[in-house]
Amino acid sequence: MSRDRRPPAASAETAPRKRARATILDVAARAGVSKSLVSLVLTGSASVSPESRAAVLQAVEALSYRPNAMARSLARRRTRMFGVLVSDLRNPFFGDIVSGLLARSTELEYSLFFTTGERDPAREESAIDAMLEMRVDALVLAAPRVPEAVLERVGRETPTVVLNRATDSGTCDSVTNDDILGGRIVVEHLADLGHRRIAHIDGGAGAGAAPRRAGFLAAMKKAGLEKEARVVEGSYTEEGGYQGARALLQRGPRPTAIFAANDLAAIGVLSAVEEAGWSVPGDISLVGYDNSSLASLRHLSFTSVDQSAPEIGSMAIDRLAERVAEGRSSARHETVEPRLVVRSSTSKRKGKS
Amino acid sequence: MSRDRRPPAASAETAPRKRARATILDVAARAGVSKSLVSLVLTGSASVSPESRAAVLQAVEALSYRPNAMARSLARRRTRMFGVLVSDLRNPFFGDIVSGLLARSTELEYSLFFTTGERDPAREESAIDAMLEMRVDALVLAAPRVPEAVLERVGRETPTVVLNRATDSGTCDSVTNDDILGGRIVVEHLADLGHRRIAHIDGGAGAGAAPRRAGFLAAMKKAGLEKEARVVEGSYTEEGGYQGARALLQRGPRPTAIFAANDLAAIGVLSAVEEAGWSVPGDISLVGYDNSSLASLRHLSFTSVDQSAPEIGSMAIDRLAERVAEGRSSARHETVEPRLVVRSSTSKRKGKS
DNA sequence: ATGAAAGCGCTAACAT
DNA sequence: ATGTTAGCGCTTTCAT
Repeated sequence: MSRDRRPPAASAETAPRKRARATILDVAARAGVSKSLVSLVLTGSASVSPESRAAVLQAVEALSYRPNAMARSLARRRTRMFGVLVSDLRNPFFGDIVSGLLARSTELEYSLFFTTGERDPAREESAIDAMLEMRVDALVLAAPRVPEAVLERVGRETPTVVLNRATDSGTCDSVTNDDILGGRIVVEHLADLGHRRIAHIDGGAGAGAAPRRAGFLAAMKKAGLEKEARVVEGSYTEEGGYQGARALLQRGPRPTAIFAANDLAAIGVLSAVEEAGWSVPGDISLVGYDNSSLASLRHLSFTSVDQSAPEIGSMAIDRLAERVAEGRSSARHETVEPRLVVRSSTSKRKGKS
Repeated sequence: MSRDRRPPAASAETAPRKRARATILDVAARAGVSKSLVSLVLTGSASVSPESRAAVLQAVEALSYRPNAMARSLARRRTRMFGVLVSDLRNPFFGDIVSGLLARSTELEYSLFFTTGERDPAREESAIDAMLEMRVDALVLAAPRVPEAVLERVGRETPTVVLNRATDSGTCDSVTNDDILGGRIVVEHLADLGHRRIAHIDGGAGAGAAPRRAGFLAAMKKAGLEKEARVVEGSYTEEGGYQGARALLQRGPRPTAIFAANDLAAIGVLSAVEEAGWSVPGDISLVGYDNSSLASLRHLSFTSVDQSAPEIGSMAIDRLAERVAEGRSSARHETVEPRLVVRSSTSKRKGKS
């Protein structure tokens, strides 16, 4: 396939197992200079003669030298790495956050390493510890499940920004979607369409569920629909939405619109509604949250609140870069404005108008 | 919220910016022993007196000492870390692979660090380089998009296993789903249900698309359905499935069953089929691939081929652990058996039977 | 412009 | 059981 130039026998003789890697000393020797000079070339110092530079680069190439990041970081006492803990790799929403993180960190020339505790607090904590031992310059915790006390401790050790989890931490920064506003714009949209009996299937104890619910209720009140509002408990899962909707449709007056905790839950709602013999949006309008890739699938295509995940990611990197550079020590808690993406699951209320 | 015990003024005085971290020397001093003794305690050596051990642990606690992984790895010349490149963080399928990787690596006491190039070959390559500079002990590349030559080079530098990408690399191991078999079991299932005009919307140039298609065709031939087989080009996206199905339904005899390249494509097929006025599985049976969380959504619920992703992940770790421990140098290419998960998108062929 | 030398924080013989 | 002594591979003054 590829023309391989390894001498057939020699290779097995010369480098049977672990051919030792070239170090900066090997490069220096081959280029006939000192190792400091090599270091200068590699870090792009100006005061190096073109000849020396060429010789060094030549040697680097010949030995396929690869700098040892650990040694470098040890000497520099900076890794130029940020560690990122992602609570749930399976949720497409985090993919969007990661995009924002990567885009901004690339611009700032930081590299990112990801870990996950797979939604388990204990494993999340050890993942965080591992990153701290690696001496990452700063930490991003995306919707972490660890206790507040852990956040507090971690924030004291290294610059840390928490994403999509409400925290009044004195040591960590935070960037979250404005869930209260999110709940509000959903109500406004539905009210504009003439809906009055609007129900919310909430996210239970999930991150952001409480403010989302509060925003919903406040907006209903403001619209004079206080008495029409109904909230049932759910969760950020398909099952949660499904069960919530069933509960909703079984007793009490049927709502003409449902606001689900997130997109996954919205899909569950969809099933329950259709199972009950109603149609979306004909009988019931439906709104999700996250505007994940699910919401835009042709076959589903429902209205959803976009959290501006990439923006959350890039803001997070900015906060950390600030802390690293300026050493700011007071915590900053920021919020990003969500916006509604209207699709085909919401329509004007039918019936007596 | 949390009762904060920081002395109001002192903190700003004593530790304004970067309070230097305690090192092993600080611990040694405080415990009144040598640093080697501290090292012995920390690595859990047997030959340490209980008193010394207690004193050291005490000092560690008091100074909230955290070992420096870079220094340790530098000295040990081993990081006990594997690097993982995930091509696409948004595809739920990779979440399943990651679970397998984590479970097995935890057992073997390796830690994992993840990176992604977000489907961009150039960025993937630099992500790989970054991990190599970190001197990870080995590398997992999940469905990488980089050229073969890069795999070959990387495999020469460090133990590497490639996942879900066919490669005859002489330097990297690989673990892939048996796509040929996957294509076959789909045909067998559909043929059992009485289907004859079966179409496949393939994954274009995507990983595994070619063998999947080959398996499909071979099985059709074996079932004597060679002339009934139809293959149209698609891709591993909703759009690919949608366009493929439209093409399929516009010209030629309508198939009674469609095998989509993957789950996302299957969802696209679903839309196209319904748009054309047909129903699934009433008129057309549908099968996807990956058995991702999408396939099991109540509202979709379609038959799909399960790749056993967690098993792929755990096998990958085993291959690497072997290489690291035994220094095996010949490449091993393995395959995992997929299995069909039947849901409600496939049923007996209707009509003249 | 280049080199010598002193670390960075830790481990690992080798002594004792 | 514990301490001494070299490094690991690199950066960074400080000389020259």
